[in-house]
Amino acid sequence: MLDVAARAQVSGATVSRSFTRPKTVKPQTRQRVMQAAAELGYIRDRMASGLHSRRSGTVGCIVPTIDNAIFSELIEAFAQRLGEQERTMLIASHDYDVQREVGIVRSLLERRIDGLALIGREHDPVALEMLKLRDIPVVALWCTSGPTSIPVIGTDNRRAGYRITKHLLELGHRDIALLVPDTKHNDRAADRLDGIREALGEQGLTLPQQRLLTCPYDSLEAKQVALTLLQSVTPPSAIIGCNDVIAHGVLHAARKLRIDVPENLSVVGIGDFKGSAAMEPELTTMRLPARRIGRLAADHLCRPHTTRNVLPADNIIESELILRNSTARPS
Amino acid sequence: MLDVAARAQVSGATVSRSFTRPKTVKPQTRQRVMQAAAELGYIRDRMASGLHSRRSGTVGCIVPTIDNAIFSELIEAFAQRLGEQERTMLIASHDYDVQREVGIVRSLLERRIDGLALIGREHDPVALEMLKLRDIPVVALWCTSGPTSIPVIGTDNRRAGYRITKHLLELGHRDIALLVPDTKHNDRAADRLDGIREALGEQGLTLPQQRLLTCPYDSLEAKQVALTLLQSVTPPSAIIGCNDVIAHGVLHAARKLRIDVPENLSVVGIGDFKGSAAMEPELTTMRLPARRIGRLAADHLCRPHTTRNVLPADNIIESELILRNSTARPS
DNA sequence: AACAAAAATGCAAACGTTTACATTGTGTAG
DNA sequence: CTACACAATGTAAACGTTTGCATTTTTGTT
Repeated sequence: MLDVAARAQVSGATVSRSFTRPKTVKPQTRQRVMQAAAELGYIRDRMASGLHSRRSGTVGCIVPTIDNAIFSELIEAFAQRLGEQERTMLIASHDYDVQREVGIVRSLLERRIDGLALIGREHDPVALEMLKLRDIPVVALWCTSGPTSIPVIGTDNRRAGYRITKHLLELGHRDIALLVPDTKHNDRAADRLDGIREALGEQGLTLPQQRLLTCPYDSLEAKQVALTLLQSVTPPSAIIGCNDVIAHGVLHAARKLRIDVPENLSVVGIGDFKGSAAMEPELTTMRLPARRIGRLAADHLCRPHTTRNVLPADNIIESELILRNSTARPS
Repeated sequence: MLDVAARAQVSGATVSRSFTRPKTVKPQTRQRVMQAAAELGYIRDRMASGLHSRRSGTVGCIVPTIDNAIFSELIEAFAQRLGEQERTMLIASHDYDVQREVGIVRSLLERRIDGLALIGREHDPVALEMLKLRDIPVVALWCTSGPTSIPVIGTDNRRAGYRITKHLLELGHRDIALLVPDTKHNDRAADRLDGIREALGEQGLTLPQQRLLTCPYDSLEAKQVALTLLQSVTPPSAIIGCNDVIAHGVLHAARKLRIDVPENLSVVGIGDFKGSAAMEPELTTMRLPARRIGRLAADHLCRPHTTRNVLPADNIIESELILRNSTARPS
């Protein structure tokens, strides 16, 4: 920086200001500084700048997994929006192992993240405490708010589950099976299940044990589970995959058994992931506002400290029923 | 840090050493330091430490896109392995727009990355120069080495293309169509295409214009392209998707047209992404060593500076032909 | 032309570590 | 018991910026 200062015949302070608060330096001077910087190939050192200014220009993001269609759209949108605001994303995944979360938070804190995005509302209290202590803004994504006081930007999973079930019920389905992951540490899945149960309940239906199948977010495993289910003596007339990846597996299973969808089986998912529209039959599903959530989260975490605690009014975004052709009246 | 030092009754230097080079401090003292650190909830500041030590503990990764099955496995493995070595990943994507690469590199350099992983061998020379100037180790992934002198950890795409084509030829296919993305800024796709052409050539076959279809890495668009192709008066007996996402689209198109795969059409992909094994029919494809590449790349970039320029002997990893049931002899 | 107010710049002290180098402690061989 | 090597610790000077405050320059007013 001092080299640049010398070449532009100004002090170091002016160089610094030219980058951090351009309007405080005379245009003509700034121009000279920029010129000198370009000539010397100067790249400012955010570590040094962060050391004094207390902001690293880096924002953390912890997701259960990167290697899965579920969060990739969200992550991409989040990262891109951060980039537009001169920030970069530090990402880490814990593979649904909540234990690892506190270690990850610690490691992110060492890097002095300016903010942190988390998936879901349930998190290790120790981690949350470390963040609060250092006054790092946190936002929980992809869910509605819960007991913890973390601000939330997401969608109502309960309602998504409710609406997709309603769709099936309105078509006349009465025997519906669910493929749902372990809801133990997954509030999103738990909410969806609640919503599904509610819709069922309104029709006086309950969910018998054998209609609630546990299945991880993996299309191959979903296919196996669906295969068994569909080959049982009394297969259901409709299947809800707790997310699209599961629904894809179900569709493949049906195809394998030569069961026509939607004629003899209706299948729905939740998420509207990339690829769901390409399926054959095309998957009817709930579209979740992944990109929107990612962008809003980035904007929120980049906001100046003062307005940090006021959430955008539209922090819970509606999901959308996408009717395609994997559902029909039961035969 | 000084608070910790005071509480442990040592100097700041000893606290620092307890973290950075534990063996240089007496176990008993170290124990005292760690205890004090724990009690105070001390988290060391990597920005400050990096300022003096010149290492940030952060490694960059630039991919064309995050939101796509293609690189997610690689990214996940890379990030995880970095985490095991006390490092974190700074990731950015440019959406196949090579223009943006230099800006991204610049932004990563500001964050003082200790190393950088890039996809493919072709990159903006300006960006490469900035990296070399600052002596940042770079590694090109997913490809074989090319004109630039960047070390490479990857797989032979040409050979992958060659072998999957060979498989089709050995089954007796002579009329093979290709769905390939724009190879302009995609050396991986270009290599695969070369390999495919080579295999074809060995059989005295050439690739007529109308058998080479351009198609982005998107299953929906691939489905459309395949739909047109399969409805033409002379559909091919086999289709190669330049990667699995494309092949998925082709499979869906075939299903839509009630064309039986593999009886009346063989379909293959390259990649063996998540989900390819779940397809119905299960997709025959080349398995690319994504996780292995990710791990090796992380290890390479974490290595001490001295050994930095010697690549692991096995830097080019063989892809593997995965025979499933989307291929058969032509009818 | 003189003066005040505002804008632009410079000075220098932080920011929280790391690491030569200096100093003190500890064990071992003569 | 001394001398010596080596291990453990302390001291203080970096590392490359930012920013409060002081100083200089510019602008606007009368």
